[in-house]
Amino acid sequence: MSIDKVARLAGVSTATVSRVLNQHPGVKPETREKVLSAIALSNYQPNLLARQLRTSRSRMLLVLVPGITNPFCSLVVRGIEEEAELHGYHILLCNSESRPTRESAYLALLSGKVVDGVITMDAISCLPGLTALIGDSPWVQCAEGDPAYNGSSVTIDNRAAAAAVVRHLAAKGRRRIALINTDMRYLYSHQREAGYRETLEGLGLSWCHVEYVDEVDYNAGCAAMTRLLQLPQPPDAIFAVSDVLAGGALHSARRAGLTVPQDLAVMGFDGVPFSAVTSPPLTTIEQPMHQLGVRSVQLLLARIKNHRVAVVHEVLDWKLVERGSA
Amino acid sequence: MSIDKVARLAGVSTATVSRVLNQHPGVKPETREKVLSAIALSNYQPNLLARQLRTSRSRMLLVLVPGITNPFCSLVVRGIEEEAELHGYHILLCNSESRPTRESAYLALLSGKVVDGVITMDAISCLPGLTALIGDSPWVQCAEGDPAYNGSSVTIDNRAAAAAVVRHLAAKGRRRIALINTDMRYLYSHQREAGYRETLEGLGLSWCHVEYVDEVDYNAGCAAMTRLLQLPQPPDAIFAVSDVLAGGALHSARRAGLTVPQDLAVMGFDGVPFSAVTSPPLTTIEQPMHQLGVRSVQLLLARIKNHRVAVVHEVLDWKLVERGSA
DNA sequence: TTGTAGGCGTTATCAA
DNA sequence: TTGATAACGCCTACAA
Repeated sequence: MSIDKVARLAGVSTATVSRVLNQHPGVKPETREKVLSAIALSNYQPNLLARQLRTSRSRMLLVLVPGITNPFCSLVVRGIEEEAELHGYHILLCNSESRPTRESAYLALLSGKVVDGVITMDAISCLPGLTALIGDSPWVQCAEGDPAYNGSSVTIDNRAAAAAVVRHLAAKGRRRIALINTDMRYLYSHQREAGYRETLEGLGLSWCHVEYVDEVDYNAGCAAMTRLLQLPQPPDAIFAVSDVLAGGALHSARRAGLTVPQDLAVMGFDGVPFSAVTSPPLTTIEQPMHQLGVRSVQLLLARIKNHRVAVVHEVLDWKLVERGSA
Repeated sequence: MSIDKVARLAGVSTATVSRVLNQHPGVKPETREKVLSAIALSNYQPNLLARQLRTSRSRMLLVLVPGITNPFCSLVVRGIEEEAELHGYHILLCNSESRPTRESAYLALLSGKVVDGVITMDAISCLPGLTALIGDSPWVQCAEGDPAYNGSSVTIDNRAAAAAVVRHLAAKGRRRIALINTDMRYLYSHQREAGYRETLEGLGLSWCHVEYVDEVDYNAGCAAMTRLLQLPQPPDAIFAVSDVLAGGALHSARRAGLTVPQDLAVMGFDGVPFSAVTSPPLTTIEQPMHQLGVRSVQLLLARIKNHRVAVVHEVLDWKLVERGSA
């Protein structure tokens, strides 16, 4: 069912049908009706590919996510979807698993005009080829803003938030605050660690230990905690750069016979709604996940609509939320 | 950069460039080289929209998922992605949140030729309009196979698996086995409940209680368990239709002072890798999530390639995995 | 082995 | 207010 079959059926030209389809003004109500009923009659569905080709706009956004199972990511994605839907855009979600081959396969859709722009949540810094693939297509880095690249970004101030965590723990009397961090491919890892280290120093706390993990999941948190407990002088507080990691750490600590928060304070980072991930309550930095998604879309659309709009690095607020364990 | 600019640059015709692009045989190696270097030189990126329009195949698959945060879903999606990638297909993931408006928005891409087929993981039965939108486009129902519709399906035998759960619990000496089920919009809810009820009856166990939840998450499991514990005669075993629910139930039970599995046996369903969701080990039905995804894609592609291939309802094996709590 | 030209289904520019 | 018609960028008979 193409547009000219409908045109024939309605006894008008394709141009008129198109005008009705796109609600262009200047169509006599009467013919409009004719067309509309012809459409209904023929069960016509416009071919979006053709439309997109012609208008060179697909109204689709590519979203590259490192891991769909990470609740932080899925919450951001929800924000993205909602805002996109609001503007009549569709989402092409790519769960890259940080695999460059898959990412580049999806990015080909960018240069191939299948999508109008891209939002990445991955650590772009360690994927050298990809930025070339993106070129100067509309691009927003979400929750990971590296000003070295020509994508806009929306993040929180990781450094300040990490500092707040350390200060909060120190204020509770903690003296040996350990950091559980992800490997350093992410920019936020650097930033949070910087905040951690400089605040420790500023407070005159000399005990300092960073334990790295290479997966961001519950198990990794467990394992990291176990290693920390074997230190000659174990920590009396944990700051994990993700709630899932913190959950795992909590688990291990309890298994080892520690009482939380008496023996050990544990703080996370993300603000993922809690019970879905791990049962015990946990004090954490709450990132505005939904808003991260929403703003990403807004920035991206602005750039899509007007390429000459400036690249902007937006910083959203975070909140330290006390959920009763640190 | 269109194909004819490249052609001009290489001093050949567009047809030749196209042939090189698509690795068609019968191009002199020499001209092939010319074209290749012209492509490299001009930084040419084929316009996929145009190609898709011309070949009327987009190599994109739509995947409708009720909730991206559900680990069962994300694991199936991983299988889907992997198999799709293997065949050079891309995934358009729609997190419907069971919202019909969003689903229909995405399904418009089907009739609009933007995707070649669709895999649904949602309860299609309660979304009347949608099946009309799908029409007779290639369609596979994943983990939810309703033969009333013209989509192929790949599932497990929910009834038999539920029966196995009940028999397993009964064999351990449990006499008051409660079922925590989701609301009945899903076909699998019906099937699992049927298996539960008929096995109870077959075994001559008269105690029978179904507790319904309307969300499939940890909290819902907690709440359901709490309600169950208030029964005049509380259960001595729980069968939850999802691992997340079981995790929540376990949590509530422990909070209420019960020891698992001495006081209460708990069984889940799904086989979601465990630690990511909830800490205690749990006996469960393991669904072949990855395989569910893989087979869905295979069935779908078969149908895309040849529309006259029969609709098939495939049933995969499940496994009862004992993880030490029931 | 290569080139010419028509068409995929739209939208948009002109004329009428 | 409407209708021809030329693109959009590609693939593919068919012809050379």
